[in-house]
Amino acid sequence: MNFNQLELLRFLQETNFNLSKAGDKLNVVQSAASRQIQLLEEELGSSLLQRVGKKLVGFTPLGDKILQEIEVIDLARRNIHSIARDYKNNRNGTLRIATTHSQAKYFLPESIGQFRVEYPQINIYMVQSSPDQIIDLLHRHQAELAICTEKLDEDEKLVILPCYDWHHIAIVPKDHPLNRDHITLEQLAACPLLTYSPGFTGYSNIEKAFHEAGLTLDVTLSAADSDVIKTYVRQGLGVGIIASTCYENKNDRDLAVIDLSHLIPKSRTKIAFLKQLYLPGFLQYFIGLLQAKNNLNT
Amino acid sequence: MNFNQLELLRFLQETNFNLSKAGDKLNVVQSAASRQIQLLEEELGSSLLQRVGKKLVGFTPLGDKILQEIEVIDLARRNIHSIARDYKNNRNGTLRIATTHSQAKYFLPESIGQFRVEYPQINIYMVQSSPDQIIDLLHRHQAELAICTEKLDEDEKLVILPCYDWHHIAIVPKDHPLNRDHITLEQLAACPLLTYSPGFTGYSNIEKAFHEAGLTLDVTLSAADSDVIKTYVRQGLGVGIIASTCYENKNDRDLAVIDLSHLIPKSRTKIAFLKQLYLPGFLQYFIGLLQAKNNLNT
DNA sequence: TTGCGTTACGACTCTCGTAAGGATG
DNA sequence: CATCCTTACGAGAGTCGTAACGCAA
Repeated sequence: MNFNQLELLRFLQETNFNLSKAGDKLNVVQSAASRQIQLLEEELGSSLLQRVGKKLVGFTPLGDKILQEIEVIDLARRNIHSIARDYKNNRNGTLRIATTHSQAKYFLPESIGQFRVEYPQINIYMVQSSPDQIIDLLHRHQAELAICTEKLDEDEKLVILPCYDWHHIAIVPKDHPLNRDHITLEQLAACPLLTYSPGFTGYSNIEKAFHEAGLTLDVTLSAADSDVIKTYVRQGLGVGIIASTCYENKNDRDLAVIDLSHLIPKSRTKIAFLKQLYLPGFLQYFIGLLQAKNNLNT
Repeated sequence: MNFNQLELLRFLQETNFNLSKAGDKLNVVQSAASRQIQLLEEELGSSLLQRVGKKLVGFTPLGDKILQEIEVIDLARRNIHSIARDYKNNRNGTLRIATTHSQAKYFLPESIGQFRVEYPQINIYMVQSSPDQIIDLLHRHQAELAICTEKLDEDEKLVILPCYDWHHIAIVPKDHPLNRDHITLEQLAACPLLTYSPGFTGYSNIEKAFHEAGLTLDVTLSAADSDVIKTYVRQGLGVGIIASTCYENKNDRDLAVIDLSHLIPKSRTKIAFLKQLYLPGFLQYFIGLLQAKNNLNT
């Protein structure tokens, strides 16, 4: 048994059990991959892969169980390299942040700016994705850190830290009739609404508020990011509901802000990473920066 | 990086950083071991071992951190083999039980008898040891299961299950003046006492009972096992305090039993194993047997 | 001198890549 | 006939063991 054999199994799963592609990922040709799988199966005395004819179609139950252990090994191995790099006090490295447009554009820039002052040589990758996929990116080691509002709960393989709380606002053109204080949910529901797609940036809280008030949430236009919503609000399509953090004083002066904190429950954006992941110094520092900005009043 | 290099680090620790002996454990000569260590250090870019001259004397802080990850990898690798063996439904395998004399002789025989009926081909090793060492045996993969009364608490790497509760009894020759019902701790303390060595079989509870009553526990003779204690009680050296489970009706009829359950708190014997350890079918079965015998009334 | 770690070098094992073969849709 | 996996075989990389060396108790 060696690391490559185990990694091959991981790659097989990722490639839908295509031996050529899995081999590619390991930088070996198909035949080499084939033999390594055979050797491993021989060593363990049972087949790990379901075959239909010669084609590989999935894991056997045994293979499935073993894959779980392989993932433990894989993470530990990554950690070893990570620890070694950290101890060399190399201030270079890679920070991959899986997050949504909203966070990437409105919340993170300040923290990342501060971070670059301290660690100018770290390569930062913003991996933008939908909240569903963000968690998957962590599990698949495509990102070290996830910053996200929705879908970040009850994953026992993740550490989840609160980051900051915020509430929703409505945005309308200045001359819109809704532009005044203390509106009600009914008044809001009567307007054509523009907001986030389900699963994004506190959508579930908007839905919950409407549902509990016995109203139907009828969204005229939904989008994954606030900028798209703003654009259509400017075109007069209706009332936009976005995160308060996504309103920019300097650029959005033409839009009026209507507070909705009394209508829609606050949302909490969280930080997540794999529980067993070794956190290099720079990562701990970055997490510290994010949390320092918090306004949590639990 | 490969498994042997990582294992070598583990072996170095076990051999007090003697490269020849560590190499032996891997079945390679010293020079090969030396080179593999160098290759690993080169790959990671830092030294993992403290050297005085050429002699290895310990890990660097980096090496120490990495060793923790290596232990994760090591266990996962054992699990892979263990899972594979389990799935072949090979009813052979090895069950190593780390326990004390008391458990091995008086509690376990029945369970092991039942176990052998179901799994006649499993090799059972009883690894007898002091409670301190028993836990160490688990960590060092010298035993899968520990059965023990003392010292089994608050180890976050262990799963600890209650097994059974029992209380202490006093044993005396039939004609001993203490041989009657409802004795007090003071009466007991006035006699020469023979009981377990500190750390064995509920000793801490005996100590606690005496201490709370303001009495000094003055042990005339202490031993690690009940049989030694019985022997000296028979010679008239004094009053023996042993676990109730260690009194055998058929062999110990010459000794009178004095109940102490009102004087000394009950003791709980527990089962322990490594948290991340894969439990093959036979091991789960054996644990089930042990727990089926329980008399727990929490 | 013995014990321990490192270095040098030839032998061997293991794994790879090329290429050919067989199965499947 | 294109795709995918397996098998055969020679080339090359990697690891090992022997042996010689350096160093310290």
